[in-house]
Amino acid sequence: MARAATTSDAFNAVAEPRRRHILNYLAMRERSVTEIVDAMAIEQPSVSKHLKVLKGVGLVEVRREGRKMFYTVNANAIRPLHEWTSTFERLWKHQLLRIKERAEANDAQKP
Amino acid sequence: MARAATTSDAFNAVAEPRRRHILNYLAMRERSVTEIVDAMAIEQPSVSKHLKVLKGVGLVEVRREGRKMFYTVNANAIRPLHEWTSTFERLWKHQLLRIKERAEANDAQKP
DNA sequence: TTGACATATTCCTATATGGGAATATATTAA
DNA sequence: TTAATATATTCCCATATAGGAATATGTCAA
Repeated sequence: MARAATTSDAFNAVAEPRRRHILNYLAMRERSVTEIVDAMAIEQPSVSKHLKVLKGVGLVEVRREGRKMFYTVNANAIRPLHEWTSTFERLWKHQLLRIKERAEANDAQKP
Repeated sequence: MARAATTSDAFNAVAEPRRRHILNYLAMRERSVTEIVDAMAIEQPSVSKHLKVLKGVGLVEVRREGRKMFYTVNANAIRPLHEWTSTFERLWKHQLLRIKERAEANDAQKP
């Protein structure tokens, strides 16, 4: 079996850094394809392809206005990723605490 | 150009659902490869390959004990994903608020 | 040393990219 | 209608899978 399709879910879709950049850019506000192309250093066909992937997993939504297409982030589609990573928050906080404790123990030893 | 390697960063590594399952399982505590194989419904060679990818991006660490290898999550490597998704938190909260407001406005109209 | 156990690696293959180039489609303006 | 603008799609190709099967490596026990 090959790797899962980029359109299979949000996890696969945001694995591509350019798609994350596009989402970051759209986080400010709605943007047309041309604006995205100008902001990133990517060719227009590539941008359209990335937008298609993002749309496929519901990470963006589109609105037409004349010949322009305006894309917006659908933040809700990012929540599953946020929630999955949150399950490890307790762990890294605990790990940081242990590192801090070790550092303080060292400081106490050699004044 | 092809898709970025699964070992290029944590984003690509966790795009694969079985690797997320492994990380979830390791979140409880350290586990040997055999324990992981028994817990998931995956063949041992596949598990070893997934662990290699996870190790490649620093998402897990290994410790040998006799012929067993014990893997642990390195939660810190998940933080970049958490932080990236957090930049959209404001957006989905805002979107939820608007949905709620609309619902309340509807309720007020038809008693 | 030999065998058993635990884990990793290699080889194979179908599949899905992402970029570049060229082209198609849609919409507005003249 | 025709030209121009805005966006999407298609074709081509090098590359990287993920799983299955077989095998290799490493470690302990007898």
